[in-house]
Amino acid sequence: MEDADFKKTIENKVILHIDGDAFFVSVEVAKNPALKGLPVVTGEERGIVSALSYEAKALGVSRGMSIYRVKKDFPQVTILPGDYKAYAHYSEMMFDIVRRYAYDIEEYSIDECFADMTGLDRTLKLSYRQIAEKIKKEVNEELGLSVSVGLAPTKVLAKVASNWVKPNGLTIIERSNVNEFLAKKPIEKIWGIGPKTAQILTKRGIHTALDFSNKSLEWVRQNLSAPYESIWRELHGEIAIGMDTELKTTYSSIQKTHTFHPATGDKLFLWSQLSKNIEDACRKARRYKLVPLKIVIFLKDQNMKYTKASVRLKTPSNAPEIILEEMCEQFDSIYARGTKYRTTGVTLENLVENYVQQEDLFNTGSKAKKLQIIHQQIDTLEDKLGKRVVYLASTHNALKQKTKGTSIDDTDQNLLFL
DNA sequence: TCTGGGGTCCTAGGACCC
DNA sequence: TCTGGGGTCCTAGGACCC
Repeated sequence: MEDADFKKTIENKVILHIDGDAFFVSVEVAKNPALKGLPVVTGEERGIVSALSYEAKALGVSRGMSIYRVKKDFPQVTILPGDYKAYAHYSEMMFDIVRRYAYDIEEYSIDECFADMTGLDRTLKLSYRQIAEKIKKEVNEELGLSVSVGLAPTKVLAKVASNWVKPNGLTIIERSNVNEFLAKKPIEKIWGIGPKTAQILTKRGIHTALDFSNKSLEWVRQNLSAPYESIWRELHGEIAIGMDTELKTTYSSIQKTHTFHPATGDKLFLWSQLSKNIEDACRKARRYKLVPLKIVIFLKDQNMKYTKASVRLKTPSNAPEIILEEMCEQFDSIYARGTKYRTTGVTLENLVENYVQQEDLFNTGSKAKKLQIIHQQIDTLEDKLGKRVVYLASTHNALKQKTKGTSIDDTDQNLLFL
């Protein structure tokens, strides 16, 4: 084995991973303790279950199930709309509790974070287990949330640990007993191994994480791509996936999509859905002061088949009017008469920081500038009112659909014709 | 659980250049 | 004009995550 040099690079780190149990629903229970112990789901506004309490799960409700079906088959379930502001707030409070103990924290998603705990046992004069217990207890008592915690030498192993006992678990994986855990862990449950790779590995006789870990590094390099080498190393206790402690203040892409039932071939309808996607994506781009250099639009048909088209902008812009104009032709090129589509979407790519266009005083530039000023004003107005007030005329159809059955006079007044 | 919405990263292959 | 070797940049698409 030429693994000697790799062993040398092993650092004795202790990584904590904390994972909220049924996070969205737990926050709802924290907000309204009367819901405790009841079957509860969120996702009413989307029409599908996004999160569910353990009680709802026990009844047979599952993620992604339609709200309609929940109402019909499980009338005892409480159905709530998502309250993302509250989730983000509780999330921050949870991370702040971890920050009382650790400096290096990666806010991985709204309900999960990693923390580098190395050396804190000495500083705090407590065992790692005691520190983890304290964090858990504080989240529990102060926020009313239950969390599962894992401690291990690497991020991948910490994920295995936090998942080992759920809900409300605390699991520690030490170098000496890593393999006992891996032997009982199906390979497809490892962070970073998705269905495709799991299938490939299973065909090669690899069923557990230990089977994978027992392969040589050579074998992994020859048969899989780079990210899997990192996973392999992490399973061996070597840090290969660093902590990303930067707080998220920017994006490298922004996507907005919408799926509707039933699928439709109505071109005008599809264009207005796309128009709304583009407006919403641009709004987000403006909020983060970003401008895309490239735009991708796509349609998904009944059979989940994607068709897409992209354009590189001559003048980078986050004004929907400009993008709409550019994408009009592209839409024509991907739309096939007779095909029924279920999803429209747009991705703003190659985002760069909004720079002031000083040199460009030609037509396109100055029009872009005017639009930018108009949008700034609308954005400010909407921030104040806390809702969407103005939409482009091309988006009108998409909105009309939503207000069907009620008066649409209201939306008619807020159209912006350009 | 046949599929909602929002992201990131990696790789193969073509275009272009010397 | 042809052949060969080598490098860079960009794009499309795949795979994965919550």
